[in-house]
Amino acid sequence: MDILADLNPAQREAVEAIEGPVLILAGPGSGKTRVITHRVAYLVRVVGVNPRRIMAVTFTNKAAREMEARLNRLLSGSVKDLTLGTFHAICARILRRDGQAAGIDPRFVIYDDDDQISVLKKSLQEVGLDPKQYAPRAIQSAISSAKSQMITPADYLLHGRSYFEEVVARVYEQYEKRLAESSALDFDDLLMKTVQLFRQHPDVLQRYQERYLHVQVDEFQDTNLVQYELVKQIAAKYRNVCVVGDPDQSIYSWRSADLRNILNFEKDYPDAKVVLLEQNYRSTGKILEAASHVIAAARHRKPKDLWTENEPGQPPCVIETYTEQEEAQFVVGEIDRLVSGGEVTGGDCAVMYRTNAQSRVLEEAFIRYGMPYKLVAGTRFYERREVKDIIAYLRLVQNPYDAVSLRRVINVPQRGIGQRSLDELGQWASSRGVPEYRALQLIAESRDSADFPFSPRTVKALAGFAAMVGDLAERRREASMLELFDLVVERSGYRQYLAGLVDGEERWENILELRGVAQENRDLPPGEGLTALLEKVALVSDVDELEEKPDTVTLITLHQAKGLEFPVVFIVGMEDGILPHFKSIDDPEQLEEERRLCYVGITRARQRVYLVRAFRRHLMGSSAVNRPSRFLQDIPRHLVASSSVWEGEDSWSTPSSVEERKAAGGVGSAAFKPGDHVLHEQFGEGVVVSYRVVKNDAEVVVAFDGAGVKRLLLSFAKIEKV
DNA sequence: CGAAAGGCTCTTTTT
DNA sequence: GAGCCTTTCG
Repeated sequence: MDILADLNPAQREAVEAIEGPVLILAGPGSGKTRVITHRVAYLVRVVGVNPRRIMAVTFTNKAAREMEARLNRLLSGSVKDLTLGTFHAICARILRRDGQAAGIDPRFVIYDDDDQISVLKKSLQEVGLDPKQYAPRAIQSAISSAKSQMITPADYLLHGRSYFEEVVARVYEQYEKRLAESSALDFDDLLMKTVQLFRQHPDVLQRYQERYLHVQVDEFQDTNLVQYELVKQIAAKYRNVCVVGDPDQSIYSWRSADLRNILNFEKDYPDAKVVLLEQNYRSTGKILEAASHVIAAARHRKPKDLWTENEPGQPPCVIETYTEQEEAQFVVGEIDRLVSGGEVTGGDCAVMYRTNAQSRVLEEAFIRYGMPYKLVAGTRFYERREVKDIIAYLRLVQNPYDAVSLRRVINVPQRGIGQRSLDELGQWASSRGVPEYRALQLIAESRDSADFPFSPRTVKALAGFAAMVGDLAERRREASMLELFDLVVERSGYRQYLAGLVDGEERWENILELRGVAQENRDLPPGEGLTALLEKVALVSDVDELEEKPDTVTLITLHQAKGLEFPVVFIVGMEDGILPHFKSIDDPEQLEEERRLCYVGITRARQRVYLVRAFRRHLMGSSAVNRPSRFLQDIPRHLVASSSVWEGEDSWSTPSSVEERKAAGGVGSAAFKPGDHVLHEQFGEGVVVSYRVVKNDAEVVVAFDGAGVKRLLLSFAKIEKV
């Protein structure tokens, strides 16, 4: 099989450019996944590179799995030696192996968001601040952003400007202490500590540099500075680094993704070869055109011309409904119509939304209709209480110093250790400067209960818990994964505890399901299986769990939809305040990101797109009237089929508020309608794309025959109707 | 100490 | 509207 066959010239160029730095700018649907897998296959099969010497970073575990599957087909052989996975997973592996040099306990546990919050709350108290006054979430995000730029607490203290930043600096420092004490790393640590390890230990770095002859990174537009640094470090020796991305699809800046990475790439690697993939194989012509208009209206953007040989297809549909219930009803009804027309199956359809909260009404409609669906964030299996509890026990077995897990399960099932005792324990431990687990051990070892601020009964309970954890941790080294699992469930008393609960049976099922996941690691040596299980559990994402079911409609956030494609896509909540989200509307940068998000959504579609909005919608209890999304107005009218489900007539792009009607009146006869032909003294002839009232003026977007699409203010622009 | 009830806040996106 | 926290009572 010829690896280069069925690739277009640009794709082929991207695959064959194996020497030196390469930047592939790949528009949506341009065969990016093909290119990156074929590139690896080419390296192995044609160039003869040992898979061991290739690192391929993907954005999700799912993408990694898919790539592995494709490679298996292309190479009809083992690609096991390839380093393939997300940044986080790859870094966890590196730290587990080599982190000790930088003082990292190889038995570290990974703290997720919730764990972080609980450490932060505690840290806030410890530095004498009130968690109610300083939102732990805000501090978490500040710390995460700091870590993404490799800013340490000490740096932060130096550079802190505002009072809030000073607060963050103090909490950050304490937070780091607590993490260290628990032998825990948060998500950002996985990346940052790896970079630090490499900086402090050139010998370790060198081993990785020697090994990785080729480094490849997907979704490069969504990498942050640490990730960039990491790639730079590892690829420094051979400089065979290939990054693939699309600035127009950058939607994770809130997670510290930094578009400068793409821009700096050409600066850091002046000899970089740049390949543009502009032919779209995914969407029909009209969908692509509509999407292009949405993104073309972005303010800061390198223009890029996407084109396709696909059929023009059906125009995107813009639909208005009265409420979000009707919106959901429309979606379900329309899917039903398409499916019974034999055109598509339910599995071909996806419903995308800006916020998770929007999924509920949709779910209700699907349930009422009896139409099967899957909610991507809905499984959230690892977030169920009982599952988290057992994981907490397992984490303690891995690492008894994990204070968050200790606190979580010390009294589940109840052991008579209440809040008061826990507070005392915390204080006693920190007064002695020891981790809480160590404190428990000391309490257990001591004969004289008068040394502690606890009742004899509490002392007994605490000591009992410490003994149990200690015993289980002892077994880690020799017991198999499943033995360990069963031991935990028994010894903790969790099984009996569930047996006594009304919904105990259902929860027990979940434990068994978790046991099934653990079973996948049963062939690993003792200890390693547990480590692998915990790592997997910590680093899965919701999309990773997305499975293909032929008749089930996918309900998914726009963010999660990145990288996926569906024949039929519904984007709901096309309203100002939802998409773009109201939190982003005032900040031009964030607004641009919302636009890109919209673009990502539309470009997921192969055959059909529906852009749906509700006139009235419940938000936080009360009901609000929202205007149509401003992004709708960037799509030329002639490209869409629009209809209003609730009035029989569409009011799209007509001014809706009183002020606007007034303003529109003020502009008077100069008003333009989409579709009007106009003449501009400089740009020549064109067609009005949209007309929108802004403050005391109006903004007209015109597609000129020669000069392209321009955005003009009516008061300045010299245009007239022809 | 634990369960139940009431009151509070805040709502974006997630590896 | 929900989840989280606090309060209250047993």
